[in-house]
Amino acid sequence: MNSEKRPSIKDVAKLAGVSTATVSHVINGTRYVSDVVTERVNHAMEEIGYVPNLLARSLRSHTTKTIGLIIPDLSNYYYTGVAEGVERSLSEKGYHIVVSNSYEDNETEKSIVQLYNSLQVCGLIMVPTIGSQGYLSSFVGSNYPIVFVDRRPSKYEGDYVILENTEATYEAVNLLIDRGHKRIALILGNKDMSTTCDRIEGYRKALSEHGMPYDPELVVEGRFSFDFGYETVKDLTKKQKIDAIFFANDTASIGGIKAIKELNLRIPEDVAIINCNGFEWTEITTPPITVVSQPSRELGKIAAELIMNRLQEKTEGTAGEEGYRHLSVPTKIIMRESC
Amino acid sequence: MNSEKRPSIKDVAKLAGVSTATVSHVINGTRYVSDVVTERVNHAMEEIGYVPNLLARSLRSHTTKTIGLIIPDLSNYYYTGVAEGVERSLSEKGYHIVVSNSYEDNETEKSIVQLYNSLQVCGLIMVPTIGSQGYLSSFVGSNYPIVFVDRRPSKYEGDYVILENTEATYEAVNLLIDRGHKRIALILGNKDMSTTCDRIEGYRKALSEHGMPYDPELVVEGRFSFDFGYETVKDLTKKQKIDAIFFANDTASIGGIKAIKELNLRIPEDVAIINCNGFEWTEITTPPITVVSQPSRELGKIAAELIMNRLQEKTEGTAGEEGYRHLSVPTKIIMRESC
DNA sequence: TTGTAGGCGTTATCAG
DNA sequence: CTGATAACGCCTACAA
Repeated sequence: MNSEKRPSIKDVAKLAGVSTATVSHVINGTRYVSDVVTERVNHAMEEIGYVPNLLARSLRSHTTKTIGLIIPDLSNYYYTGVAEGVERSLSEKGYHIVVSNSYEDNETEKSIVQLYNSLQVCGLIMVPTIGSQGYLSSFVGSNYPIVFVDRRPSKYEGDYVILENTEATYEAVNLLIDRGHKRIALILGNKDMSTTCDRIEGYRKALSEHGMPYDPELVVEGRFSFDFGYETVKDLTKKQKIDAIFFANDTASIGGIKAIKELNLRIPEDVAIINCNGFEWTEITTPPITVVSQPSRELGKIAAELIMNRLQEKTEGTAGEEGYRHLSVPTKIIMRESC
Repeated sequence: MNSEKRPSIKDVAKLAGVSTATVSHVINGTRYVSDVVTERVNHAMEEIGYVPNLLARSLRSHTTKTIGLIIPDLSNYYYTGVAEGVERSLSEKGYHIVVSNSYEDNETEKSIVQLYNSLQVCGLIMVPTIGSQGYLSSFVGSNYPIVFVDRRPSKYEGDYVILENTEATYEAVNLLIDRGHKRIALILGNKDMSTTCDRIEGYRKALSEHGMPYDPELVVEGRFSFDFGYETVKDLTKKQKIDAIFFANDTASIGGIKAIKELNLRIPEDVAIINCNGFEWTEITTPPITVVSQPSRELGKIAAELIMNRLQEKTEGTAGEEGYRHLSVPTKIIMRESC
C-alpha cells in the first residue's frame, strides 16, 4: 500500500542540495553543470527512483512527441500491418503513438480526432473512413500535420500514401486475360473507397486495351468480410458466367474460395483466382494462390516518415509548402497456381 | 498558416464574462451553474472552438485515463486480437490506450514501462516477454494496477488472464490418441513461455493416462515462425517417426504444412494435424484443419475489465486485496478433417 | 557555474 | 450561485 506520491523534480533538487533548474538542466543537458553536481543529481534521481513527468513537460514545452493513429479495423491483418509499420519507425524517433479504432465509422473517426486534439497530439496518421474528412479543416486546421494512409481522403486536401491499386489491378487483369479468361469478376470493398475506384479503373483499362466489353454485373462492390465473399461467389456462379475472380480483400477471398469448393469448381480450370494481400496461408491452399502482395508495413513506415518530415519542416520553418505530397507504393504479383 | 495558439479556458471565461472556475464547472458538471450562465459558456466554447487540454487536466487532477498496453508482436494476428479486445472495452469506458511493441525483448519491455511511467498511465496491460518481470516491483510498485495477458509473468506476482492451454492440449492430444495416433509431435514456442510449459503439461497428462511413453524428441520448442515450422517438420519426418502434429502457433503451422506437402505426405492419413488459432483460412485448406480456437479478443476484453475493477477498487478504497486474480479462458476444439 | 521565479492550462480550495 | 487564487511538475528567461 505504498501510496506516497511519485517523486518530483523538487524532491530530487532537495536531496541533491541544488535548485530545480539545475536538475532540469542535468536531465536535458541544456546547459553546463559541473561534474560534481551532475554526479550528485544523478545519484539523487537514482536513489528516489525519479521519472520525469511527461505531462508537465509537455504542458510547459508545448510538444508531446505523440502521434495519433486511426485504424478502421484492428481485426484486419492488413491494417494492423500498417499500424506496425508506423509504430516501428516512430518509436525509433522517440515518438509514441495513441491508437484508436474507427470501426469504419465516420462519426467515430470525428470524435477520435477531437480526443486527439485534447491529448495535444503533434501529428495524425489515419486511414480515412467512408464519408467526408472535411471537418478536419476546422477541427485541426494547421495545428499539426495529417497524413492519410491506404485511402485518399474525401473533401479534404492533404498528404497521403497509398498503394498503386490501379496499376496492380491492371496487371492482374492483364495476366488473366493473357491466360484466356474472358469473364473476369471483381469482388471489391465499399464503392466509396478510393481503393475500390482505383481498382475498377485498372480493370476497365485492361479490358478496353484488349477490346473486351465492361460488364457491370461482374463488378461487385460490398464489404471486406467472409460472408460477403461467400455469398457473392455463390451468386455470380449461379448465373454461370465467370471464369476468373479478382479478390480485393483476403477475408472475402476466403469466403469466396469456400463457396468455390462447395460448388465443386476447380481452381484454376473452372475459375482462376487472384487475391490481394499475400499472407502466408496463400502458399498452402490447394492450389496455392496467386497474389498481389500489398506491403502494408511499408505503407505505415512511409506514412511515419512523411509525418516526421512535415514536423521537421514546421520546426525548421523550411517552406515545404510546395503542395501536398501524394506517394504511392508499388505492389508485386506473386505467381502461383491459382491462375 | 494560422499559428495562433489554441484557445484556453481563460479565453472562454473572458468571452463569456465569467471566471475560469465557472467554465471548468460547466465543462465537468461539478457544481451548480445557472442556466443562463451555462448557456453563455457553452456558446463561448462553441464560438472559439475550445477543446480542453487533457495534459493540463491530468497534471492537475492526477489521472490520465490512459492505459498502457505492451504487445510482443504487432504482426501477429493473435496478439493484435488481444489489442483489439482491450481497445474495444476500454474506449467504451472513456479510457484510451497507448500501445507499444516489445518485439519479445525483455529490455525493450522494461524501457516501455519507464516510458509509460513518464506518461503517467493509470494502468498497464501486458503480454510479458521471456525473462523476468521482477523489475516491476521497483518500477511500478503499487502506483497503478498491472494485468498480464496470455502468459504468466516471471518472478513477479500479479493478476493475469490466460488461456486454458493445459486443458486445450490435453483434449487435443486425447483426440489424436483416440484416433489411433501413437507418435504425436508438439511444435511449440519458446521453452520459457508459460504457454509452452502448460502445453507440455497437458500433453504429458494425456499420454500418461493412456499409458503411452513420453518421448522428448517429439516435443520441439522454438519460435513462432514460418521457417521454424517448416524446418522442424522436415526434421521430424526425416526420422520417420511421427503420425500426428500439434502446432502451438499458426504461422509455424503454415510452414509445417508447406513441408508436409513438399514431402508428399497425406493429411490426415500419414500425419494428422491440429492447430492453435482458428483463423478463417483453416477452413479452406485441403483438408480443412482441426483447430483449437483461441479467443484472443475475449482475452483482451477480460484483461480490460479486470484492470477497470482494480482501478475502481482503488478509488473506492474497496479492499480487493484478497490476493491476485488469476483467470483462465476456455478454448474450444473445432473438428475438421485434418485429424 | 548556479539559483529565482513566472507561467503552461487546468482543477480545487477557499471565500463571498 | 459565483470568483479569486494556489497548486500540479516542469522549463526557461533573467539574475547573480
